[in-house]
Amino acid sequence: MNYKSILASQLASQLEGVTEEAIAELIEYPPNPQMGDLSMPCFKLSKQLRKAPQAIAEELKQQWSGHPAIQRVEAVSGYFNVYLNPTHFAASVIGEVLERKERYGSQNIGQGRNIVLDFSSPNIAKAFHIGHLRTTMIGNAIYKIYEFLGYKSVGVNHLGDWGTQFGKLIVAYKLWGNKETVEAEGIDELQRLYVQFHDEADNKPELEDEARAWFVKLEQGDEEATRLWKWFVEISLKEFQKIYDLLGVHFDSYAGESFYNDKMAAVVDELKQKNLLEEDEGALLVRLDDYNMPPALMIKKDGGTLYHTRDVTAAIYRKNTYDFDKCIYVTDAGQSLHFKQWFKVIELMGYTWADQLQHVPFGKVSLEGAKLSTRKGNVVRLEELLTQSIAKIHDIIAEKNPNLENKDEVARQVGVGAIIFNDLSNNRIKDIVFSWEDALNFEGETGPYVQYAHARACSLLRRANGGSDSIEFGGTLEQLDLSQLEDAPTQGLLKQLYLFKERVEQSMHKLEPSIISRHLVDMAQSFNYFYHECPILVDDQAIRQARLALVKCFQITLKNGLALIGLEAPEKM
RNA sequence: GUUCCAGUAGCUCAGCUGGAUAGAGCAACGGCCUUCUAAGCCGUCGGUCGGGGGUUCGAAUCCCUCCUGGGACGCCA
Repeated sequence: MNYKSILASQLASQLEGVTEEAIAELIEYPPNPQMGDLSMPCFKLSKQLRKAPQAIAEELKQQWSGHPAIQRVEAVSGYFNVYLNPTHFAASVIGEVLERKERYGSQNIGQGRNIVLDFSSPNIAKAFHIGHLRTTMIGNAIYKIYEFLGYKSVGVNHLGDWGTQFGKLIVAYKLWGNKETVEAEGIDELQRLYVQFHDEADNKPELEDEARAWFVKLEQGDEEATRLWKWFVEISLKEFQKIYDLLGVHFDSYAGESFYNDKMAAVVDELKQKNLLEEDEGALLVRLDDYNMPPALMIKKDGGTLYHTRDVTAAIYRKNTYDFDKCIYVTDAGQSLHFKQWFKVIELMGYTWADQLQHVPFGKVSLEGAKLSTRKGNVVRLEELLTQSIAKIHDIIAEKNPNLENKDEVARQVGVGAIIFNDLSNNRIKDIVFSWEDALNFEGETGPYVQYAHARACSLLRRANGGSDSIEFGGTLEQLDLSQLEDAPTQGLLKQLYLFKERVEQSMHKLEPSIISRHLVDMAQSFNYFYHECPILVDDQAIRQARLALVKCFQITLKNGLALIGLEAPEKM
């Protein structure tokens, strides 16, 4: 049931020359319940109707013919305020949630169209640190939100698996490394070798030449170079996979930079054919002066390709492979210009789908003021953060709920959830200064707070089911006496459940998972208030069943929302 | 220098396609467990919405300008 549409269509019939769509645009949710559940400010209509806003609101009220969903209407200083029929509202929300269950809040906006999402994309042979968390979790949330709204998401992990650093790594490994240590210590050892290379190369510049030579060998398909490179990739992926499993993140493709090696020449030819390339100081570039941007460098003076080349190639490949409706890149905001540039190149190449490419930027993560730097050891490894978070949750469980079964499982769900939620609770564009204290603070607007509300709801449902493990709700809408749900705390909770659908849609349009995170907090707050004010497991069966139904609806909706941002919903904690 | 982004309570942030008294959380202080999980709830304290102009019936929100902080700006990604 969409109350905005109901109101808009009713008002459109009362207002001459004003369309239903125009009215729907005006309708808003008043800041507090005393002003009603829906409201239409009449100020903008004032000019067109050549009447004072107060008069318009008053006339609307006088001519109001009534609607079963609406209890009463008021005209207050230019606002037309609408008070919904609380029982009707409860029936509508509870009916829809109970019917749609894990699909509540979903819609078929996408109609099966494809969305390609490029996110996470860590570099091979480098530690997965907290700087990678944002792209990974924002990308994952957007992936799930699109799926929920009827699209087919394709998650692409565009691995940093190519480049001159592999020449260095091969040299370092052959000089100082050995198979056993790399097998045992994985990325840590590879990173150590890489750092050692740079230290030694300061005194022995010939090492750089060797590294270049090895990278050329790799590019030419040399057997040994390829074997080592593949091994480094494999070792790294194994470690990344452990983190992805912990975070619950899945990719449909791991086609990284190396995947496009043999595909770029054709694109460069195409650029030449379309007369877009210009030579400058030995390099080939696309001039973008007309668009107020610096040129996009496509070929270095040594003939090598650049990331513009690779991104353009990858976009064309993806369009051909997935026929995407949109291709979204989740990277830090520092790369905004780069994306603007090569999106323009795609457009200049004549591809009409250039406007389907979209960069989703996010703010940078720094460490107590200092910039994250692998070389300086100024990083927090994600695995360590997750481990510490889980350990702290373990302590809290030992203190608050020592008899909980499968503590390990719950500690993992809540510990990981806390980190993810924290990462997704602010607007993505905001910069984040990482601090252990903030990251491991689980009070207030946090993942554990939301999960705790879910566990409480589950507890009520279990008790209602005679203390079994079932959190099902047996009743049907027809059996419920919904007039029991008219009080303010209850209506407040219903309203939050109703808004969930709009919030999900909004988060897709703005590519902003934090809209969902914040709404989950709102829902949990409303639930806690309701829980405190309205005893649920009472003797009066009419009240008990009606409230239990609402608890079930809250549990379903909250779980759906948590899933969208990548959090699990433990039933006990 | 050019350009992009941010600036809201002591701290971290919502609100920004203009609407009714600017909202949360943290911190501080004070209450609430003989009743459904106190990882919770309620209350108090706290704001020239960076400054100044402008548009408007109405501006935290839109425009201009200045200040502060950060990023990007041809051969890394």
